[in-house]
Amino acid sequence: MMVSTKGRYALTVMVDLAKLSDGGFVSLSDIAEREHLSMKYLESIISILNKGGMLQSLRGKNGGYRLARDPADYNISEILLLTEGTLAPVNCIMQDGVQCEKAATCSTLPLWAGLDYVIDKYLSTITLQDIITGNRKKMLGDYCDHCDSDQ
Amino acid sequence: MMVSTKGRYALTVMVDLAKLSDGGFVSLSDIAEREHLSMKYLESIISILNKGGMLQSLRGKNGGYRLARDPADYNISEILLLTEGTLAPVNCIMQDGVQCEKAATCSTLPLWAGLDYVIDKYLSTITLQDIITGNRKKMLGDYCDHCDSDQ
DNA sequence: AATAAATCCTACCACCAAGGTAGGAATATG
DNA sequence: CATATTCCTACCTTGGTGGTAGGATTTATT
Repeated sequence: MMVSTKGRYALTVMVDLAKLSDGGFVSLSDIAEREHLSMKYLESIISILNKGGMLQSLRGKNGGYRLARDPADYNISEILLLTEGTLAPVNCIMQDGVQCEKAATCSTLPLWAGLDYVIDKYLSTITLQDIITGNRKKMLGDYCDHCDSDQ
Repeated sequence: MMVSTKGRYALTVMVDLAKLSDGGFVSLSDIAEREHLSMKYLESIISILNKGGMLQSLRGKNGGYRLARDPADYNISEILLLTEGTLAPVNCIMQDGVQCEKAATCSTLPLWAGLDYVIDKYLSTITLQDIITGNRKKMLGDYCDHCDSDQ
């Protein structure tokens, strides 16, 4: 499993906020209730999103969270990258400039690098807006054999 | 991390055998030594490959393993699927016909399904032969800006 | 027949990330 | 002042990862 509940719930929170983005702040308890998720656990996840600049927050009564930007300006890759730390499918992919010592002669490395590239390319193309509008053709590509024709 | 050492080492073993495929049997200790991996650990991994029909084995002195088919007839997806169990990037992807109960109304599911499809499409296109010939253009795609022109 | 070299089989184990839970401090509203 | 909220720190359980250990079985060589 490449993406844990942390990343998945983070995306769920972002989508929830994007759907209700009328400019007001939404409380965490509202989100947790709507999505049927533990509020305490969401707390630790939304904290990452907030510190990462993905959200704006307001403390105190009637406080809550809202998106910092337009839904179309978030790509899925940055959301998952922030919460998961990495999206690399294997741990032999170079990270922070550090690569495997056998990299120069490893014959399987190009495969993993290619896989990593394919994943990141896909996730950085899809936006939050695509998700809330249900852009199936963009998300499912040629796997989508019964998409609406206008997407 | 989607692919653990189990799957990675399994691929390394398959590539090692493919490179030396002159029809003879190769002992596990030879492979372990060449690849600098624990022989005991490889034992448990190669056992999965063997039982899954990927290899042929010969017991006793001068015994060992060899590929059951031509390197071009193995795609990477089947090798990793056998050893990892699943390649799904999240655990909410339908497996063995069982899907999440919220699937019908989940707005993030198409994203995960699309990601799963993209990953499987990539891995099932690449063959063992591609790896041993170093087919960088096929593995790295448009990320490969300095591939040999004949590939 | 003995020995060595190999696969095969079962059991065990340490570590760490995942997936939370708990409790309280700080802050804002009415 | 009471209430609702974010914010912060600490803790905990469980299962998978990444192995290790020891022996039984099979085959080739001498």
